[in-house]
Amino acid sequence: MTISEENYIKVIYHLSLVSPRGVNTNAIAGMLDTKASSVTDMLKKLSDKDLVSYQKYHGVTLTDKGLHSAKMIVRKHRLWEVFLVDKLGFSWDEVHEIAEELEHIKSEQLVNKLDAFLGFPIADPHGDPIPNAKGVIQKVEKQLLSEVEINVSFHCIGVKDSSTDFLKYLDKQKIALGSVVKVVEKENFDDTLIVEIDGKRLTISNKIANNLYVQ
Amino acid sequence: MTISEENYIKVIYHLSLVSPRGVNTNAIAGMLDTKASSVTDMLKKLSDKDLVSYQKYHGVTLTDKGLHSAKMIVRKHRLWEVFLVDKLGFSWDEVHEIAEELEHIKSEQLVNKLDAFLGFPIADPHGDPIPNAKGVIQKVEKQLLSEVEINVSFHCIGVKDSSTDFLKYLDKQKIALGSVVKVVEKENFDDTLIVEIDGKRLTISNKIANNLYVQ
DNA sequence: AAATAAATTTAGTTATACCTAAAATATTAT
DNA sequence: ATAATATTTTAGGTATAACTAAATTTATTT
Repeated sequence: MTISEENYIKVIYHLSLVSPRGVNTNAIAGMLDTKASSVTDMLKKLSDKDLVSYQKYHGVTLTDKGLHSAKMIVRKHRLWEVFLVDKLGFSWDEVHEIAEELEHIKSEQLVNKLDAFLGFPIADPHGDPIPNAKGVIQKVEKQLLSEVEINVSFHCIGVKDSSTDFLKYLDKQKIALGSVVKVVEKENFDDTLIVEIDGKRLTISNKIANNLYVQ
Repeated sequence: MTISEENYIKVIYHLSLVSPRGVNTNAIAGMLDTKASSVTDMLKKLSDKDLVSYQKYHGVTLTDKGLHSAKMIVRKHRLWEVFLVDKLGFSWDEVHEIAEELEHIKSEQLVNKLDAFLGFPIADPHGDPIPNAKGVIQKVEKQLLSEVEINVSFHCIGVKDSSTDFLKYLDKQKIALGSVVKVVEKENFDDTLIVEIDGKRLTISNKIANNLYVQ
């Protein structure tokens, strides 16, 4: 697989999680910042390689082979993110772009040795699960902070939207994976929350609470 | 720079060390397993980008800009090799191919953080020097085992030819970087050596001794 | 059910990095 | 010095992965 093919497979995988009945050409084009016609070209190629099943005008789904490839790419991406944060000291808003390159390094031996070196982590720095060598993904029990009961303590385990702005906001507020969070008060008018994070009181908007996963 | 351009720059750099007056088109083609005509195409492109100075029919040399780029690629290659051996437990004959891919990962921050994580090594697992962030290469004092005085102890610090066969031979004989070597006897007829390596006696051919650097 | 709009595909073009075959230049041998 | 040989470049062509513009198919209105 070329890097380009891998990027398509990865995007189709992520979009499949939202629309499992078939992924649109335009949706793929949007994610890859390319044109619909380019996507059509590539879908034919991926179909010829039996990585996707493609019906003209009706979108694509991954084949078993394609699904496995996708999981291996996601596995690599997330393991490298763990490496960058845990071993090299990057912050979690800096690692995505670099992992986008590292995920295309081919050696299977490398991935598995990296996995062992990192202690077989089950989630990346954003809290997203890491498929194991066979492609099995451990489900992580999680709730959005906006939905949890009041006055109960939770651990921060991930983010929903991992945009740079949001991650930088979390950094600024010293909210990290593992932080202990408790909702102290909920404002019914605009759903603003008053929370205690690692002991400190903080007022956060509903939009923020709706992007933070806790356990 | 594309990956292909980087590979050309790297090869021109290595060939420059042997023929500093100008590198031949055919020599480059040989190293990259491509055709002379393809090399000519690329030399024009690299010349347009001011990475090489190229005169038709008379080969190329790197410009200052090209030389710096080359050193940064070599730096990345060798740092990743150290990572693969020291941190992930690869043996020194397995790492070259993987480092060929890793050397093209772009982030400068990544390289420098990796360098720090590895403790600013000055040589890779084959004993080749690692350029620092500014491109400065520390000269390593070294002699070939075939040329050293008899009954004096040395440390094995590198190899000249790093072909897989040779590295595997060294592995088999338990010769590694850091091994203590002493030439006990020299056969004048065929230059076969009887050596002591980490205390054990071993007979090695002149060809082997001619590929091992000691200090 | 036809008309309009949106999404998708086809057809034809471009740039990269490679190729072969032929032409041009440089080197070596006589 | 010229002929023979080796090296390098030019010219023209291929596959990949993108593009634009036009045509086709599907979905939505009226």
